[in-house]
Amino acid sequence: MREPPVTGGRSPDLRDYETSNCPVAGAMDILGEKWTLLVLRDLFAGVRRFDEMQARLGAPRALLSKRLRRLEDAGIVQRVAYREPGARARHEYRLTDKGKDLNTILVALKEWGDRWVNAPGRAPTDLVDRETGAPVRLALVRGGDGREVTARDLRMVPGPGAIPKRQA
Amino acid sequence: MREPPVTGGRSPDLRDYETSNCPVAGAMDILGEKWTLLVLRDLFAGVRRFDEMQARLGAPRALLSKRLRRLEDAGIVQRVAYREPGARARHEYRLTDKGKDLNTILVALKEWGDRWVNAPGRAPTDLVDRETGAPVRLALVRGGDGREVTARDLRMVPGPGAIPKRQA
DNA sequence: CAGTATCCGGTGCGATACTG
DNA sequence: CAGTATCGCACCGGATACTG
Repeated sequence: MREPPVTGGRSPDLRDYETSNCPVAGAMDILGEKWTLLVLRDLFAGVRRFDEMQARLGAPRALLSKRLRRLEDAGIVQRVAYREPGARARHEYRLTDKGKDLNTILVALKEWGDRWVNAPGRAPTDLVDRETGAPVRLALVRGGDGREVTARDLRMVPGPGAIPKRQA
Repeated sequence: MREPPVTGGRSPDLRDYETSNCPVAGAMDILGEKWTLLVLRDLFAGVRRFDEMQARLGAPRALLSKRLRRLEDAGIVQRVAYREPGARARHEYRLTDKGKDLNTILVALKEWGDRWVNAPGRAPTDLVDRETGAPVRLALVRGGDGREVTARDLRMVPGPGAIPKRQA
């Protein structure tokens, strides 16, 4: 039996389910190491070579090497060999589809950082529509009609993979 | 002078700007320590008391204490004292507005984790509209008309706070 | 219940230096 | 240019115990 809810408990209550298969935990398991998300930020910004990345990040080379390998093992990044005419072989790092799909995470972090960390109105980058140049932002939209909803309209409910805790 | 772009360089190139004021780095500076985002996940799920959080996370108590203090110092979480009638005083942790605004980051992590980490179609939680019950997801929308755009339509350009690198 | 304090072995990080 | 090797130190994780 749980304590009486201090604040109006939702029902069904998410706290009655396991956290072992939490997707946030799964994501952070790969992305949560130091430097990793900054590596990805740079990859999204078009940085593809080891040294340039290292110079921008200021991270220890050994660490960067380790992170890139981890991302490669996770299928987020692909090491691609190439050779410019007359130059010696090199290789670069590229985002896979799985890696490109991290875009919204980066955008969410950027937007929050812009709102709460940096000086207001001083964002170092803007997201715009490639065609029109109109600003682009992240929003919660409702399936079906694609209408935008606010965070307050949002509700989390147990999904198909929810695992109830024993002794419910 | 930079190396000739291996892949078609955008222009203006984001790599010509400083990373010192990067909002992603700013956000990760606060959120990037181990356990922190999982603590926030639990707070969003309605967990407010220390011991319950500790039990769900499995994190060392000392660590959890440290993380909560850090979040409190950052203005993301607020320690609130309360007393149930006839019980002794306690206190709980609540998200501030700054904390609630982390919602999209958590949702982005969740969605990516659901797509790439867990078994397909087995998400432990679903996001739905509180009124209609329709599924809700994160999307990139264009300012003005609020139309959804794809990641491919997206472009990052230097913003008002961009700091050019010397020797451009 | 809600922490803080202490210890201790392991891991991760950062700085530097070296190699192909 | 693209890493690997090494080394001290800080921090983490886990256990245990103590305080209010």
